[in-house]
Amino acid sequence: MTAPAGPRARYREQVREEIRAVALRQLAESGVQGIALNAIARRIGMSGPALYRYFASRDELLHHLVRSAYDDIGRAINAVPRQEDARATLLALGRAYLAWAVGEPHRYLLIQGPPAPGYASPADTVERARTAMGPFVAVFAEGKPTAQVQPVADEMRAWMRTDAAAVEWLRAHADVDPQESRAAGALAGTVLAWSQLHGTVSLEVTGQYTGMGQRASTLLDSQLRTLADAFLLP
Amino acid sequence: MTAPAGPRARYREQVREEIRAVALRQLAESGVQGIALNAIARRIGMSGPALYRYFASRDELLHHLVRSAYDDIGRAINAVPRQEDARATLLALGRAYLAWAVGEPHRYLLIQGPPAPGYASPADTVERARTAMGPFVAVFAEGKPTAQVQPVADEMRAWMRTDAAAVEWLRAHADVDPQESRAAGALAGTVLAWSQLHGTVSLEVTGQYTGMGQRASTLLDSQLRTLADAFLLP
DNA sequence: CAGGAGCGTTATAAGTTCTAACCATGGATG
DNA sequence: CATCCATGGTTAGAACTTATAACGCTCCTG
Repeated sequence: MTAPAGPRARYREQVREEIRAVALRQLAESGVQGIALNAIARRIGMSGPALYRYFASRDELLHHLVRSAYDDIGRAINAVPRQEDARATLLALGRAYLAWAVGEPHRYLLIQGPPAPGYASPADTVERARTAMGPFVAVFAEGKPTAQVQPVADEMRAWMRTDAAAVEWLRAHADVDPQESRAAGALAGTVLAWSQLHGTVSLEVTGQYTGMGQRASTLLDSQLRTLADAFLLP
Repeated sequence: MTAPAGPRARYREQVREEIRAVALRQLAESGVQGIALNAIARRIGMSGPALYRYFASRDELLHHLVRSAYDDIGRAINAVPRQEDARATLLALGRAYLAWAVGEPHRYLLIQGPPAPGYASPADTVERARTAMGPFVAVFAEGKPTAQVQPVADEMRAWMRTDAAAVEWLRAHADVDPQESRAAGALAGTVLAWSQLHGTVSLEVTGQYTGMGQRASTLLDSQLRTLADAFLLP
């Protein structure tokens, strides 16, 4: 899967990797702004247009960085071990999400919206985002939605009826019959959790909490706990 | 307040206004990318560097747009009439927030993070964001926090002790003694609501819900209702 | 061991923001 | 009222950006 053949292709992949690495360093140091082909090329030691042998355009390079960011945060989330009960697991997952974002704020910013000016999110990022959130589906499959969140669950049930991708998402992470109420609840909980996570983490990363002595982790814990209650998690 | 004096200043203000308007149109049509001084100038009918007579830099122009966006969404929120009870008011406020963002997605994106590549959010945006969220403070002042959200309220209490801005924020929108438990609760609820609003609205605006048949308003209602419960709102 | 694919180079085009130098108009002032 | 200079517009140009074109060298491949 990784190495097809030939020293040519091998070298090519090495250079691509180096470009990605340098781009990431530039991103960390100078923001998205810093991902300039000239700057990257200079830092690598070759001049300008050579990069176009490896990436068709700056946007394609950004696209790769976005994908890698999704993969990375997905890995971080999936690496969280199951706790004793679903509540604890939910908290652990949320903290892992937050920790990753705080650890690599620039990369989270790359994800969090339209990263670069004219950059249009490629379609596959949506899918990547969903697989990254997979473990949440498993957690919420262990509970049942209360009346409070029933409308959301209803929409998810409708979604499963009309879109095979929904069922696929569910089955990939939890072993439940799409007909059961737990099924719709699992998806509903995940979407709600995703939204809350994104909200607090995004405000944290963009520095909106600075000066108000508010720890994002406190907010997150509180939110996830109420969410756990809304889904009757053990 | 608006017109100081002189036809000179009058004309100047007109041109500045026209620039802002054209910039907004460009933003809507071509994204942040489209806010290029050349393009704007061309569209106005003057050539290039003339704009620098009116805005010191592109960043300053962006800064103005960000401020106006904050002011606008703040106006939209503050225009929401009080409903019969706090719960209903909270829902109405949330829907107003969502409606504004959906109506002007590009402008919301301008707010939602670091809009342009190297653009550093000016300090006053934080303050503007807070005043925009003011009505929420008033709403949550009508309830008391449950144990669920107590940790958040505790942090807010600590914040009020160390930062006069916190108390000022509270007093500007609700008539409560900072010592009361309702005080910390009001701020805690507002921050929680802000985080949730931003989360769902942001995911909606960036199109993450597309294809999953999920209406952001359903999510929002659900979240705000649970939040109302967590603060024992009538 | 040819031959050419792949890679790196420079030159160049078309953008961007922003500064500099210059000039005309017209409001403010003696 | 006549002057003056602040204000606002112009073009030129510098320092960037992304991206393409045309040109060789090298070294893998058949």
